Amino acid sequence: MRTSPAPAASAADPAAREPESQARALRADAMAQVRRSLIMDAARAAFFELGLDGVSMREIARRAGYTPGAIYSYFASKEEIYAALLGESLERLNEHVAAGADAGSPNARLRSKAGAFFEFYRENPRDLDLGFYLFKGVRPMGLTRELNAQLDARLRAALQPSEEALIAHGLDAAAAEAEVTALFAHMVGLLVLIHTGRIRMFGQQAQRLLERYFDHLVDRLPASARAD
Amino acid sequence: MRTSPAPAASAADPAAREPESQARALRADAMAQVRRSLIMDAARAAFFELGLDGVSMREIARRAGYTPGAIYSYFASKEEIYAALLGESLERLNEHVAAGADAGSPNARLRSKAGAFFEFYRENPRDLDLGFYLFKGVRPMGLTRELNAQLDARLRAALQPSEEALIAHGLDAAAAEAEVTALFAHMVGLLVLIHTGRIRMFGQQAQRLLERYFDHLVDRLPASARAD
Amino acid sequence: MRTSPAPAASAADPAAREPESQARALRADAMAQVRRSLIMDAARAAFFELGLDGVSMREIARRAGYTPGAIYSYFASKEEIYAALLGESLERLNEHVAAGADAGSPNARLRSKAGAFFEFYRENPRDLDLGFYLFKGVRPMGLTRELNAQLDARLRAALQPSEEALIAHGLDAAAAEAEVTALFAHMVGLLVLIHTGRIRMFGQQAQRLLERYFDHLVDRLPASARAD
Amino acid sequence: MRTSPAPAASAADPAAREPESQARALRADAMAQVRRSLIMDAARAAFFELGLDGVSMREIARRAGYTPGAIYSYFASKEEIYAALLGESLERLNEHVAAGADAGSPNARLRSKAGAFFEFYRENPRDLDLGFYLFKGVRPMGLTRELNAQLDARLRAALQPSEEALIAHGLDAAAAEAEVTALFAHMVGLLVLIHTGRIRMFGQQAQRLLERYFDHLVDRLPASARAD
DNA sequence: CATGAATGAGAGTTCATTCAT
DNA sequence: GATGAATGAACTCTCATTCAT
Repeated sequence: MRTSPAPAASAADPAAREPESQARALRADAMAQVRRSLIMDAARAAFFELGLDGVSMREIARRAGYTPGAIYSYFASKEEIYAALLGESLERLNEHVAAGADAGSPNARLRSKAGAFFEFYRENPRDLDLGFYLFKGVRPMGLTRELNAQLDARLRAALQPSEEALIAHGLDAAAAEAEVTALFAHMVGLLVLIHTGRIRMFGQQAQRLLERYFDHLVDRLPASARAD
Repeated sequence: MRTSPAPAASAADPAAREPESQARALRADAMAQVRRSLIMDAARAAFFELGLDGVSMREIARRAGYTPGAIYSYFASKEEIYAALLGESLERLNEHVAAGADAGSPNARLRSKAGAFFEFYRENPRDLDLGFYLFKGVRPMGLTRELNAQLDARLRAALQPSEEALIAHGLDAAAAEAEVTALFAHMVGLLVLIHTGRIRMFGQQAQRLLERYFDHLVDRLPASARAD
Repeated sequence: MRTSPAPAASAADPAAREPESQARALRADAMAQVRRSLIMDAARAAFFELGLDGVSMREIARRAGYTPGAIYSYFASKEEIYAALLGESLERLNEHVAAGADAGSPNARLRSKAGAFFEFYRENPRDLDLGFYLFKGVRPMGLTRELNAQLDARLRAALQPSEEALIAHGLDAAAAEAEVTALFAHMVGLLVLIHTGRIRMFGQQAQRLLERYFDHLVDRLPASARAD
Repeated sequence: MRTSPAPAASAADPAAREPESQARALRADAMAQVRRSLIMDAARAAFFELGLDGVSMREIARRAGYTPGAIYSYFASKEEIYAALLGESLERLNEHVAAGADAGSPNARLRSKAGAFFEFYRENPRDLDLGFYLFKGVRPMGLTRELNAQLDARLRAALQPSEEALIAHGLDAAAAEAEVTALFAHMVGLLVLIHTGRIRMFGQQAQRLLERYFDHLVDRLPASARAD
């Protein structure tokens, strides 16, 4: 996650240094990490309260107990803060998915794991905004390539359990990949409808629609595994 | 145009005004409409190039060959321009859907109509942005209630042919409503994945995924109508 | 009152013209006067509702059923409209004073005439604003000298009855002049305190203070006339 | 100054901070105060030259040698600048009143203290404008309630010596309150006449009128104290 | 590391006024 | 005389960012 001005290991010679100054550097690094976290806490709170557009560096700094300039010791730009927030959001997503019931039939596991994914974003619209914001435009240069790959990986990881459940259901790798992508798309679509208030337009409930999707999905899975 | 609320009726003559001045008024109105369109063209171009956040009234005015203040003779606010753009975008969407093959089996019609919907937004990502922007955020007051309802209606209209195809397929009204909502959600999800570049992540192609969705959908429709 | 572009008698040769065109010109002039009045009605209404700062030419034009540009056929500037409004306000003031009880002792007349003056501005704070606005700053060139003298005269006229009552009381011209000036100042001061809400600050009521002022004033008038 | 709400206490050390950083903070605060003053100087100068309506943030910034945005580090809004100017104006008023002769009979004291009040505003018309502007209009929310009360108090304070002189003259509290209000009103009225150029209209001099007012006032005070 | 100060660009919007038609 | 269109300058205020200290 840690991106630019944040000192990971001060760049050079990792080991060979006087142990004394090494210890000092480590402690400094640790403290920097802590402070970085505090800023992110402030940013997250501000963002959850005010939305992406409502947040300003001033506001983040204020909440973190810093002056605006100080933030730039930890993050190179506002976008970088957002990127960090997204990374952390994906972490929470993965934790939520991991907390979903593991045992049971592949069918049950699919529902619990994908359901957890869905639930996370249903309950935390701001996290969805964050994802959209950064995964898409990001004006000037966008995220660095590596960071982008990292975020991709975390997102994929959150869908991994669902994919595995599909494989356990008897699908081969390629079919499971296609199916999980479709599932992902379906959930994203439902989430967007929820958060833009457009689901009401159809007089439907997102949760029921998702259940129906699961039902149909399972219906077309190999018969052998369907007996759950 | 939007300045004096009524022509003040000059002096008296209640009904039969001189046809001359009537014609002049009509021509003036028409020209105002044209200018409004030119501003919208400028706004659309600016928006397609710079994205919603990148557009400023100044930029729109510049492109339209106006001073900033002049724009306000045609649109009361930036949001109103966006609303007009969205309205017009939905019109194009409806036209595109209408242009989709009408004849054939309900199955074929479903694919052509829903396919046209999908295609429109696949080919015009900015229109999708526009829809999201206005359908969601629209700060405190945003659009008037009527306008909002109008936009809703235009969106629904674009899905109407798909819904009718489902009914022709043998679904009752309620089932068709649920099914079209699910379809809409699925398409929205796929579109978001496309435009955020996340579909690649799964090594899938949106078009194929949509086809699959159609296949599965048709599989679960009443048998009687499936013989297409 | 009539100031700049308003055509009083079209500038030149008043009499010697073909009687036909003369009649036409007179009618045109009369209509212009009427329209001028309609605009002033609109301006007054707008100004009473929105205050001096809240009024715009657009608003006046809108209420008058005109486009902004049309106003400039009748008034050379916004300030000129204000000047006209003030002139007319002073006219209403004089009427109100004239309507005050005429008969009775000099003492009673003083109270009724000066009281009417006070009442007018107490009940119509906007007229007071108008007076202050124009009698003072008036940015660029201010009113023309003649107009200013005219307004002065109308204001003096509204105080004339009070001055006459003082003379009837036995004061000589110079003393009456001084006394009426003091009275005027006192009333203006009270009015300002009322309208800025500062009279409350002292827990006093303006009306009672004015009565007191009258009482003390009469106390120091020549004994011979005091027996009222 | 107005940026971070609290120094965030760096890390721990609850009470005894390093005196060094404390000193630095103090100096910074002092310098901020100085800069605030410089901005107020610029604002006052601009306002005295151009009048309240003629002043813009840009103009103030320009005169203070700042960019417009910088001003907002010191004042949250234009109104806040005005409020500060008024506060400071009232301070000068009080100083001027305080500088008026203190000793002597109640009569002499009344004349010197109220005279100082009058003189201040006679010599500084813009301060009168300032008072009118803020004490009245102050659009929707305007000043906070406390600030308003504060300004009220400062104004009252400037009249306090006059009120005390009246009490020393033998008036009871209620009578003194009424009398000082009337005096205040009278002075305000005279000041308005002076500054709108309307005193000339009557061929009178404000100073003489005020003297006369004092004479009459003293005439009606309790006899016991009149022997001065 | 953090501050405090400031920049500079820009945001949306308003308005009196002008002028060809 | 009136319109409709447009100008141009101004407005207050916000923000991410920079940088000397």
